[in-house]
Amino acid sequence: MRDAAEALGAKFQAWQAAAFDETRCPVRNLLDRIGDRWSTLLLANLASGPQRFSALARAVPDISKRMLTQTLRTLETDGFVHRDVQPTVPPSVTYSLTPLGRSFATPLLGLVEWAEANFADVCAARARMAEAA
Amino acid sequence: MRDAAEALGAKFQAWQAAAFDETRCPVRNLLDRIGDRWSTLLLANLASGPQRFSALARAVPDISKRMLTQTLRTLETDGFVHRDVQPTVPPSVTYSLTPLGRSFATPLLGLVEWAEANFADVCAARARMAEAA
DNA sequence: CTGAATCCTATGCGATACTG
DNA sequence: CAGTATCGCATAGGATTCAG
Repeated sequence: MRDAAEALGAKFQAWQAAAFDETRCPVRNLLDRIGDRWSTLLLANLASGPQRFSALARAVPDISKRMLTQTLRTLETDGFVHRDVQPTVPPSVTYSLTPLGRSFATPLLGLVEWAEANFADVCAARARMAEAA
Repeated sequence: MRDAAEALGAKFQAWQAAAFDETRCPVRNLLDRIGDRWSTLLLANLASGPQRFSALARAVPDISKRMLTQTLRTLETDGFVHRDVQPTVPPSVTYSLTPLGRSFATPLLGLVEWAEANFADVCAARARMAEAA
C-alpha cells in the first residue's frame, strides 16, 4: 500500500477542490466535537465497560461536574454513548458506548499508541527548540 | 486480536492507577496540541508535499494569518514540520513534514477514514435527538 | 511574501450553590 | 446521586495594521 502521508495528502487535495465547507467536511465536524479536552478521555474510560456518572467523575479527577454532564450530553447526541436512567431514589445513571462509539475505539487506539510511541521524540524536539532560543 | 475498545479501556485503567498527571500523559499532551481547529488540517495538507506559507493559506481558506503562523510554529517546536527559509527578497518559506510528522499521518488517516465512514451515522444520531426534543 | 503586534470578541471551562 | 443554574476568568482565535 501507499504511504499513509501520501494517502492523506491525496484525500485532502481532492476535498478542497470540491466541498471544503466546514459544516459538511466530516473530519472538521468530528474534530470540532471530540477535539476538546474531555471527549476522548471519557470515550477511553467507557471503553472498559459501562460506567456510572460518579465513576466517570472519579476516573477523570480534574473534570468538573459541569463539563462531565455537558460532554456526555454531546457524546450522546452524536450517538457515541448511550445514557440509561434508572428511575430509582436516588437516581442511578449508567453510560455505555454504543456500537458507533465502540467502533471509534479503533482509530482512537491508533492515536493513543502513536502518542505513546512518539512522545519522547516530541519532547526531544521541544527541548531542541527551547535550547535554540 | 482483542477488540479495540477493550484494549483502549485496559490501557486507560492501567494509566489512571499510576500516572494520570496531565503534563506527563502522552495522550493528553498530544491532544492538547493537535486537538485544536487547525493543526490536523495543516498536517493533512502538508502530507501531500512541502508547501509555502501562502499555499497553505489558500489551501485552508478560513484560517487567519495569525493562526496559520502560530499553528505552524507549534507544529515546528513539536517536531512535526520543518521550516525552511530562503533568504531571498521577498522571502520564501517552505514548510514540510519531518519523519515524525509523516509517521503521524498513519493514525491521522485512521481518524479521517473513520470520520468519512461514520459521518452519516453521527448525523442520523443528531437528527434523532433533535426530533426527540 | 512572510510574518509580528495589537486589539477585541466568543466561548471553553472551572467554581460554587441549588434541586429532585 | 446526578444533575441544573449562574457567575467569572482565561484562552482561542479573527480582524487589522505595521514591518523586513
